Amino acid sequence: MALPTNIRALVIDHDINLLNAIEKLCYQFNYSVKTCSNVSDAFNLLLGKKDIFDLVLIEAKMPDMDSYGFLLHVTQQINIPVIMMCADGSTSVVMKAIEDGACDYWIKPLTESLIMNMWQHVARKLWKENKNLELMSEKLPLIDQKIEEVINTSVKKGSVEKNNDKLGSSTKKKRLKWSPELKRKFVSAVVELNIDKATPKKILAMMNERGMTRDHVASKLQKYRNKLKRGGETKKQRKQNKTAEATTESKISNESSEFDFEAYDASTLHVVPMPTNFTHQQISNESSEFDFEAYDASTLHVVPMPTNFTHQQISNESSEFDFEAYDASTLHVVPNNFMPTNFTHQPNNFPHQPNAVPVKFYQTDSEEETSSSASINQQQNCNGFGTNSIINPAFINTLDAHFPNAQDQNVFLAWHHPSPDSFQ
DNA sequence: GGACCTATCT
DNA sequence: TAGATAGGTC
Repeated sequence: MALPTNIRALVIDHDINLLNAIEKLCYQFNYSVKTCSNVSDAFNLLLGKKDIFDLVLIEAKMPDMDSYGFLLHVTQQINIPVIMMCADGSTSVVMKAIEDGACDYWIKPLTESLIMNMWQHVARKLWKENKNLELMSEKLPLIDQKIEEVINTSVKKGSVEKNNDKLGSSTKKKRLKWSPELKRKFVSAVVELNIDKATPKKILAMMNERGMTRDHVASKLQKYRNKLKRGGETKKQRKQNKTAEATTESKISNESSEFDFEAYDASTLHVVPMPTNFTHQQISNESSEFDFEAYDASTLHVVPMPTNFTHQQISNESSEFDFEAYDASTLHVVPNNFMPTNFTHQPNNFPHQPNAVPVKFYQTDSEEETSSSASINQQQNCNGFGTNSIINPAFINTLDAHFPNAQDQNVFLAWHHPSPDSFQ
């Protein structure tokens, strides 16, 4: 006999919605499942075939045929465990089902845990018969793994909302909470696959996250792609930016940017909208000709900062991405609180560096002292800047001229890590 | 019928 | 807003 790889269930109910819900859950728990909306179809399925199902789940009150007659036939003739289910939980009804051979009686609305533990009836039967040990050994590890997954996701990690949905009354799926760790794994997978080749199924496989489904990943991927298209900006941010542009003198540019990240054209020192294909950026260690590097959103690979982009700014609103950085060696997202010191571009309201002092960014081609509020020495204290940094006084002057209140407004600022005595 | 994508809902 | 869901296409 060929050994099946998991529990095969036959589910019979006139309620199509319930059938669909049970079917989904069965897939989730690695059960193979066949559904029937009437008893006669189920009968035909079973006729002459003894080994195609390990378990039958049937509604006690089916309109087309007597469920109890079916129960007797299946338990006595085919010897498959049968679970009866019904909204009627009166003692007499339950007793009749058990007397007629049902291995269990489920009172509707059903719960996920009932479906999850369905395997136990199969296991009990096999143990009772003390045979098919190979079959058991093959089924049980799979089931155990699935159950562990459910427990891990719904209880241990709290990443899945409490299981309180009742089948038969509501078929709503539980809502998945994307924890920072899940997000990190998601982005890592996307990065590894490349954004243009990353599909929900592949991402799901790479994440190997217990309790997570393709639908979850697909939904997340859609949001993630939308975010990349917008350059990481939220609606609120866009609205705020537009308001700010309209009301303040420090207009960033004529062409109002729809991006979180803005850049300067080095030749004109004018702000230009950041191309959509640049998302996260970081200061390179030293390998690059440029101080700045960016991520190409299409590949999520680090690319040298184009020469005409001298620096960028991250919006001052928190977003999913504002508080994340990429480890340049692995391209993995680094949790906020582990933000490496060589990431200088961070949101203006970055909360994990209470002592950080905002300083202006600038770039130059001489090593002269400048009139800027930050000296070369101070600049060296800015992570990512070194003695080789290029300083362009014209740029600073431009900044000062155009943005006299820059520091107040926290625009065009980076974070200077604490060395307070070196910073006036 | 599954995988994927987009639009829409909650 | 984040996540779920519906519906269309391949």
